[in-house]
Amino acid sequence: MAIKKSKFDLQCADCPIRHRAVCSKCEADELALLEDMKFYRTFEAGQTIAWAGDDLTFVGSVVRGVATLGQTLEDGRTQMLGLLLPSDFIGRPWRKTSAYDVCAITDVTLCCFRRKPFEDMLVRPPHIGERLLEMTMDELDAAREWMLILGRKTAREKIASLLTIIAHREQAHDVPKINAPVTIDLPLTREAMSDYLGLTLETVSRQISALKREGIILLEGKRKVVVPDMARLLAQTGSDAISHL
Amino acid sequence: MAIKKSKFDLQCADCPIRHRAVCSKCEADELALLEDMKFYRTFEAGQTIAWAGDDLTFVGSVVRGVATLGQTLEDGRTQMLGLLLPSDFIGRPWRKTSAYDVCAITDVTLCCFRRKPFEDMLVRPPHIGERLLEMTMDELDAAREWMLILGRKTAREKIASLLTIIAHREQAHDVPKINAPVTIDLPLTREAMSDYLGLTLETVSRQISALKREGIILLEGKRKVVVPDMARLLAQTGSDAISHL
DNA sequence: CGCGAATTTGACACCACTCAAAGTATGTGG
DNA sequence: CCACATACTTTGAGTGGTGTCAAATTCGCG
Repeated sequence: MAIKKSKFDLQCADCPIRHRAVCSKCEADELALLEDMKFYRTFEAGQTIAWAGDDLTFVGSVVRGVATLGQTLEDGRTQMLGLLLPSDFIGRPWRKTSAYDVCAITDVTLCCFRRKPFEDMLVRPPHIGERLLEMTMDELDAAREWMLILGRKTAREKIASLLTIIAHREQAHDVPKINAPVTIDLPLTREAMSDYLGLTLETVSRQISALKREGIILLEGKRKVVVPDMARLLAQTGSDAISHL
Repeated sequence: MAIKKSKFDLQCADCPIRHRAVCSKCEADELALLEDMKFYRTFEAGQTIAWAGDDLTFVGSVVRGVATLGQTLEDGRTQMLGLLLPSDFIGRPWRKTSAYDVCAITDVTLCCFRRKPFEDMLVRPPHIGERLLEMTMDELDAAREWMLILGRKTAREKIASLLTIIAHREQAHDVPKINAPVTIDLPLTREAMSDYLGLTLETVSRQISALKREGIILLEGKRKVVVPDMARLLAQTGSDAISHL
């Protein structure tokens, strides 16, 4: 029995999203744990729930209302990356900050869980599920980064972003020297790149030629790219930084 | 001790992706279970591992090589939706068919798990993790559907796709009559729609006006859309069907 | 060396963007 | 209740970026 109740308090059993939200498969014992760690928060239409990069001290479910997940390029172009309807989940376990702008577009009520106890519920064996969850969330972040590229970037920015992403994936375990020349081994044909970026292969070819003409990249054969100055390439991506660096 | 070994057999302890793949957090007992249900398969460069809609009798990890995840529109336009590198996971628990085209772009070795025993490892309590995994995978599917829209569809197709998606989300629990008139309550402004679809708000407005002129939709106020014949709207989406119907 | 595939380059068209202005709701204060 | 302000939407005119179609060139490999 709760000692104090705010006007938004609600027993899980009476919750309108009980059968669809993250708690929908929980049995009585788990539900009791959640009941203890939960609290409600409300936001007015138009309010920002979190900016990208902000600390997000909770995770939780949308109980009522609609919110959006979005990201903004340095010059102000924005792309919506998700629509959060009742029962959808907000936040990511084990990550302290929000990767996205979260905005309430109608009045919104959230059922929030304090991060730490919620995470503790996830780390019990079998660990395979825990790891699969983590990997799926990484995939989701990658897909959303990709959405921003597909929706809002120019052909040149798309090419620069792709080169940057591949460069950093290859160099993941090397010393991260941003001022040293970098060699990128392209595993993709021009056509595969065009498929990746939502362009035609001719446009891909033209943009690569243009970057070469301007000395931002050098080609060694068709499948190797040398970047003499990674900062100059980064300046062509349209983003201040690539998120998963 | 395994009774028979193929040339691809490998002890988990010696596996090159042991520390990054889905099994990376497993302890000895879980690893022993996986060892029992796993088998290796190889694919040559260029081979298709699965077409969208095919039965996929396993889930598993990429051990070696690079594969792509993609989808194709009815007229042949394609969009890549994911790049699968060593340690990445293929397939989705509890789903029998592949939602995407999976292609090997280099020679690929997969460590496959039989679906059923793998799923059984995921369904133990706490169920909150299980449900969160399921929801995250739904989000990932939605993000990838969105990627196809952003990367390869025209403005008109984007609008038609958005209306279709919202219509079916709203009617999720109603009778799925495809021939009856449908009313869609748009929760989004023109600007929000443009953010969603990677368009400008002017283009959104023009396309909606065009669809109205042609009688494919009717407007009731600015925020309500009536679709007299859903089949005609579907014909404008560029897809044979919207996947999550 | 010679073939086929991949890539580059060119010319042109068109879709979607930009800038601008007019029209339409919605709500506020007099 | 009306006048006005504000936000949203629609429409127009003109431009530019990217797609389309076509041809030339280079690369990779037997």
